Amino acid sequence: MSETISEAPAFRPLYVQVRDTLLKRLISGSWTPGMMLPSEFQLAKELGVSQGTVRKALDAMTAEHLLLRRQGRGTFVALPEEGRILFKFFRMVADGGERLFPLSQIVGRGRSKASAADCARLALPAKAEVWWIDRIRQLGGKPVIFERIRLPVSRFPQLGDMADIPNNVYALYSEEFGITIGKAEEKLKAALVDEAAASHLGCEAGRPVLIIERVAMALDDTPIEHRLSTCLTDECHYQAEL
Amino acid sequence: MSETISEAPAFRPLYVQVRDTLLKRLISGSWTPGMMLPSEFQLAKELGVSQGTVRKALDAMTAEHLLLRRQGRGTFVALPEEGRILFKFFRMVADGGERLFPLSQIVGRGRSKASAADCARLALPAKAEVWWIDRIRQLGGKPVIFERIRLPVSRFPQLGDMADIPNNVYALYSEEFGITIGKAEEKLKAALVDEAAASHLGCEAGRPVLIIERVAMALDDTPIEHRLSTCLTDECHYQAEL
DNA sequence: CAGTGGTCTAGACCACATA
DNA sequence: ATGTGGTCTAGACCACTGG
Repeated sequence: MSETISEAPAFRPLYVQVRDTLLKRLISGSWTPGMMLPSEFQLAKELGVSQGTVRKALDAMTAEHLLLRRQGRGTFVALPEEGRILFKFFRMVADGGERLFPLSQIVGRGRSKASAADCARLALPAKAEVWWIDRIRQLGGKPVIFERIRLPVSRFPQLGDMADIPNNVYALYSEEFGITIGKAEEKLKAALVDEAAASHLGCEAGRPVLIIERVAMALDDTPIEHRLSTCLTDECHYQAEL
Repeated sequence: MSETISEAPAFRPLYVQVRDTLLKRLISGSWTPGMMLPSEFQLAKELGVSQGTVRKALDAMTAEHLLLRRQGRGTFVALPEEGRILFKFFRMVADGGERLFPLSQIVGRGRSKASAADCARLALPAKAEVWWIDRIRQLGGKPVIFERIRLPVSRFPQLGDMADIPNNVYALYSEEFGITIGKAEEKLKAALVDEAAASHLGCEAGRPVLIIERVAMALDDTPIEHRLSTCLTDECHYQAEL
């Protein structure tokens, strides 16, 4: 009879190990966005595996939008601006179907003690501090989204010194703080607009709004950003494919 | 200078052709849900390609949840009941995090002339007819969703004869009408509950609700079902990963 | 042209399920 | 023990890009 020790699965395919190795280079920043990777053959030689195995790892990472491969050119670390990748993180669309990138206007910033809920969502110790950023976003020329972003001060130490916050904050996280957002989770509810949002969006009280709560994760799955968006959906909608 | 004729890409990799061949068998119904496919080697021999090429086609279809592969057992046509596949088509989740399959109660059925909007959404000719089904769905013991489904009569000729409609309509489409839903598109808005939904959900007027409009497509991308869901989101939410 | 990724093949061996 | 899918390799050739 074999031992009844509860063993870990413990079988990790080679290409998964290769993927992890390459992912570490992205996380550590030794490969930075836009950079071209060594060719499949070079990586295979360096890691002591076959080219097919490297390819399988690269293909998996490409499917996650971490890399970008172009036949004849090479394999590149994905940029946070890369058009369709930002689709991934912005699902509000004008009813007409136009794909617009919403402009933002910062209406408030600050630093405060994280609430218990924030600590839980961002996996922070008690008494941690967070930056908060309030902004309004426009879709069809009208302000339709009011959102409040919270970021752990520990991860973004110099954020308070920055004169202004760009429209594309994920590019900011990447370029200024070396943090790449890999995925996010969103929860949607309908509610009546609250006072703060109503005043910023210039709408009357009692309007129904779409509330989107997002937690965005870094490549190593650490929660990085919490974002609460309040959206007027008269002329736009949240679009999903399944 | 070369000609400026806009040429079709025209290069179709072998594994894409294999995928198309296999997909046709699913669409035509010669392979039915739950059925085990021939092994990779048998398919390779039959189609005159290598096993690796067949594998690539099967992997692609598995990624689309059309097939299910289990090591040591075989490759199977996905069943519409297959737990996680229905995740794909049901994103409303109780706030606690419990994954529940919502019970349904039919509150009305009928046949009527399709509106112009219905014809557009379902790609039907003018004056086409549709079945409509109204039902209420429960999540935490409480009715939280009122939905109206519209289906083209031309695709579901005998639907009127059926005594009742099961909870899982996608299984019904598959088993009784040979139509497999492959994907869907959803658009979400917030609104105030209308009279019909309020009376069915037993809530007061003026409540904010999440409106989900879905168009579901068959394997060949033909639109099959239009569904308008009205959801109370006090104790549940719509969940998305990106 | 050389260098890159993309496809395809053939074969070996491993992990898993079932009988 | 057998048959399935899963991994890994090695090598050939195709398609695309840029100098």
